[in-house]
Amino acid sequence: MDIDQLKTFLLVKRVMNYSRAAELLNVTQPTVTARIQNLEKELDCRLFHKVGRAITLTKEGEIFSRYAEKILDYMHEAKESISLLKKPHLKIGFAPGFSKQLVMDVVHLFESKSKHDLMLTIIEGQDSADLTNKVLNKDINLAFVRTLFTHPELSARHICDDKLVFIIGTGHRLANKQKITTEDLIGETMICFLRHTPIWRKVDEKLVGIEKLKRIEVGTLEMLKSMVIANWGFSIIPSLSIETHEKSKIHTKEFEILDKITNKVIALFRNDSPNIEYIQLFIQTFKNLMENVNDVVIS
DNA sequence: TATCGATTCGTCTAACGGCT
DNA sequence: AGCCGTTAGACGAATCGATA
Repeated sequence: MDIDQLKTFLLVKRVMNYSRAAELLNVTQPTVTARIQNLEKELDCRLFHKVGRAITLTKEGEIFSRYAEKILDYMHEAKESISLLKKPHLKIGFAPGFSKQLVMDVVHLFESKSKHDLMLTIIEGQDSADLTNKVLNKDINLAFVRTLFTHPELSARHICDDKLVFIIGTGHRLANKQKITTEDLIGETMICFLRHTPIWRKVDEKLVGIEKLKRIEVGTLEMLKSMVIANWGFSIIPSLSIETHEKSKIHTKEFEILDKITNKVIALFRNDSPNIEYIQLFIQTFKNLMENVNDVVIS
């Protein structure tokens, strides 16, 4: 059984005419006959009924056609996968909390360093656990996460520390305070995102005991920042998640409890990952970029 | 490992038979 | 008679196995 036979069978099924199928396949009609006969021999059944000049599909032919289509689909998929191997493809996932500008900057820098014709796919994962699974399942080659879930098949590299920052809108009553204390937050509203993650649990632990602290949980970081900008309340987010254009609308404040919470950026990839040289180059590019960003912040 | 002959497979043309 | 599918025989390319 070969691909030509399957294609011929499906084409005959479509046009219900051997001669027409031969014409479309650019072979002679006996060739079509031979291909169908060989298939019938292989399957030990008739695929077409002949009623006078007309042909109809048998029950066996109907069943087989479903498998023939699947086989051709798989073949197509396999060819695509192999062609992607020839043209290297790097799929990278970022955990929520990296500004779009930062992602674009690192991609831009990487592309300028990468000499080869490389296809890049960038996705945003739900959280670090989701991205770790995606790396394990080979859905992506590289992930930038904030929580490390160790696994014998995975390698991790520390990229940088991404400080958590207290943020507030410019019109909020706390906007003019230089330092924030837990007493300042009595009766305030905190906008939260991804409260199930270990980082947020650590933040919540530090805020236990604050009276009348209200919490609003939102589904996206964009929503969170919009609400902060609209002075709905304060929030605590990784500093790398703030876009450059948002910095005029969002005040960041010193909040001592945040100094005790470490928030790392970690690169995660499979030990047996193909394109390992591109993965390492991307990691190094990200590290270099972060060193420069930190320089700017320190100065 | 390279070469050569035998075998197999796929396709072709031409001829044939069945059906409308 | 014309259309359509099947069969027979021929040919070339690919494959296999033996040998140097």
